[in-house]
Amino acid sequence: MINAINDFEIFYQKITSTNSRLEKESILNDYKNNEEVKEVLHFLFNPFIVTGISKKKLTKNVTLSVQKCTNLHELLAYFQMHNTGRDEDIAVLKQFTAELNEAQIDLVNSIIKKDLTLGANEKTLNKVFGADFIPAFDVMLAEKYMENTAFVVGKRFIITEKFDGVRCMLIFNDAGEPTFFSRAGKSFDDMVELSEEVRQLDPKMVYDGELLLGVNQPIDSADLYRMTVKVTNSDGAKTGLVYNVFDCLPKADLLNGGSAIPCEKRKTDLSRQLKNLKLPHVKEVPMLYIGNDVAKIDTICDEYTNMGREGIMVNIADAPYECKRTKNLLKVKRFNAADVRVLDWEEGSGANQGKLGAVTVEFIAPDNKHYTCKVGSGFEKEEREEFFAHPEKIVGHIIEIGYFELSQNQNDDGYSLRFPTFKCLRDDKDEISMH
DNA sequence: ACTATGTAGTCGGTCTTGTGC
DNA sequence: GCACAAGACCGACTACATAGT
Repeated sequence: MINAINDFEIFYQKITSTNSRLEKESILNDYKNNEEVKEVLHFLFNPFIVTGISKKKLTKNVTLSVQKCTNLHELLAYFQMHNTGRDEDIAVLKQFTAELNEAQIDLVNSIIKKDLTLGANEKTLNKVFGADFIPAFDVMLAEKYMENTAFVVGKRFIITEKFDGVRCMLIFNDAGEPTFFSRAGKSFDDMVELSEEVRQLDPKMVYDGELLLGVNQPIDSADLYRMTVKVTNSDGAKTGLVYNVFDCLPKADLLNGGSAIPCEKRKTDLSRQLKNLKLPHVKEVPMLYIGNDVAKIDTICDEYTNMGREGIMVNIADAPYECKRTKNLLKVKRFNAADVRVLDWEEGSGANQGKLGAVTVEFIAPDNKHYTCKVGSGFEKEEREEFFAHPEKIVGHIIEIGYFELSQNQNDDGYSLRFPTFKCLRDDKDEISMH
């Protein structure tokens, strides 16, 4: 029973003993034929395996059960069958680890929590063990325009609206049956109107776009996003969704990792096809501008931001479809800044253990009332260490933060902030404000 | 020697679902 | 019925090793 754990423990010590990525690859290569270690790695990094156990569940006191798993393999199998986080399942885990030493308990718990860090991930594992070791699903993602303005100069580009919805890729199987996939590769099922309508599309192509709830009257982009996620992330029949398609490419190309067909041709062909079909729930994301006048980027972005839209996308016209984050696709959104007061702080986890994780801040909303939210992104390592050692250097102080927009949830009429990030201390100020 | 790119690992809000009281 | 935890969706960000020039 202990053998597989010992084996994995030795592997874990080896892989975490170096920071070199090349060395990690070579260590993984040594384990190419070790099916027991590979089984654990597959369990850890396959996103389709969830266990229902994370941080808090493990702190629960449960009465131990009868022994259900006598080895690691059985334990992993158990949690693939029972993944809803019942007390009974916690008990099975605690029973299993009862006889292990402390280091092994931590290791097994981290495996079940799926938060073990190796400095190697799905990408490196697939590089060493083969592309289908961990199921991967990669779509084209955008870099930020503001950090790459020079990249666009002199190039022909296409501007489209950035939709604040849920990313969705449509793929037909060999029998011509459509499946809608999320950005993470999970399928959206029961797409009532859409799965019928898309049968009129070309099953040899895959379509890439954004799901948004269809609404009759204009609605605030943040509200529309929430309403959309409500539908896409719920079980059961999904109705009222509009598929806003911005790209398409041959399925064969996607399976090969991308398409050399230039963006402008892909979009033009797509536009022609959708205009002919006139499907009520499948719509083209229109091209707002084609050319090389970079001044258009700011003016069109402002125009759409002022209409309450999320922003715009800049597509390099002759660029291929790439299944990764790329400068050939750039997003332009306007962020806001605020001066807020730090009320409290908390320790981080993982690499941030013994460092600052996040601060709770107070901000002033348009109704002139004060609300709080947490800010945990944007700190440098040194800042996390400094503020952890000396919380008084940030608690009570004014900090400047960035945020995308005010947000509201369905349970109360308060406000929070979407995508809050730390910018800097503002000890020159003593008042909170939004600007 | 320097920059760009790729990979890994933190952090946020809001929603649904399953569990247990 | 309610509160809580986990797991989705949207991301934001920094750190570091290595590839590229």
